Amino acid sequence: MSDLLERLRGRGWRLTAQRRVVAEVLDGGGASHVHLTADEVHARAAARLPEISRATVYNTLGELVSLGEVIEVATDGRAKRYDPNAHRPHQHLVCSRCGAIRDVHPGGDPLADLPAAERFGFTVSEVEVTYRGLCPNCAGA
Amino acid sequence: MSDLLERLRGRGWRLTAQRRVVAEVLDGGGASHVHLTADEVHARAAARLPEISRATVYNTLGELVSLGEVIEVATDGRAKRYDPNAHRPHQHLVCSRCGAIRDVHPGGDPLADLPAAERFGFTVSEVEVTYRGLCPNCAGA
DNA sequence: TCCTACGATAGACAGAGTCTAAGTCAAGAA
DNA sequence: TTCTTGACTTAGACTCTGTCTATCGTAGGA
Ligand SMILES: [Mn+2]
Ligand SMILES: [Mn+2]
Ligand SMILES: [Zn+2]
Ligand SMILES: [Zn+2]
Repeated sequence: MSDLLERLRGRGWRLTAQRRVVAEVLDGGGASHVHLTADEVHARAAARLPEISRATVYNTLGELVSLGEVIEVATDGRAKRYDPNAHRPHQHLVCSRCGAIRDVHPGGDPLADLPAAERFGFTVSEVEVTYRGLCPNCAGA
Repeated sequence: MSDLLERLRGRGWRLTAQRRVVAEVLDGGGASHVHLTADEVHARAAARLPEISRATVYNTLGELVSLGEVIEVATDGRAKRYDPNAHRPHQHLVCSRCGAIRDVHPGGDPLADLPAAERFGFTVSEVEVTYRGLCPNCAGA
């Protein structure tokens, strides 16, 4: 995602300090297993650019999602999380107790598990799989 | 439905008009592909029992979920849906445009697709699969 | 019938996200 | 370089979903 800003400029984005900071927060360090909420993104962005507003963070995140640069993940009934790891398809493993999230890469094609007879005429294009359980910390004796 | 009320009574539930109406709304007609939001449940319940409160609907739904009689489904970032089809395991197929939901029963065991090396020490106990696409109505034209 | 603990109610409150009106500024034009 | 303008940002009001609390009511047992 390091050339993210390049791609965005190529898409006609006006490059503002706010957008740059949001992109940097999401891409920070290249750690691909980051799943921040909008408010967490806002907090980190505000550390670099104190006057940035919540609305701008939401707007920018929404644009990044539309552009396919970021994936929206709703694991629980709480705040959505924003996932910069949009270029390698993956699923999520979530701790039922503490909410920790890990990227996982299951084998097989989950779409293939849904026979035509179970598709009811839908044009199925996407599958989202969430594995739930206890993380080592929460399960630990 | 009468089964449900029986089971609830057996569990020590005090049988009030409000709880009865909520249970009837969820179980209404035995159509198992009902996925109502809390507010939809409230609206239908209020048609039979006008003074029923939102809080009671939320409380009752929460109790039914705890008892395993109803499943909470969060397909989008919007309101949770309450699924009375709790006794036959299934997954969901959701229309990306209109939000229509269908129950589906994929083959294979989705848990088996997650190799041990991808479990990161988690005790994985549950998988939730959401298929997305366009329903016949939304795809046509 | 009476008692009372459990349940229902209204409405305040909270979290997450959207929207609007007004001000600001990135970037192309001259 | 300066000008211009429409895209962008902002504060804060607003919506939607859900939770909580204080008070009132009643199901069901004695
Ligand atoms: Mn991820
Ligand atoms: Mn269902
Ligand atoms: Zn945990
Ligand atoms: Zn549809």
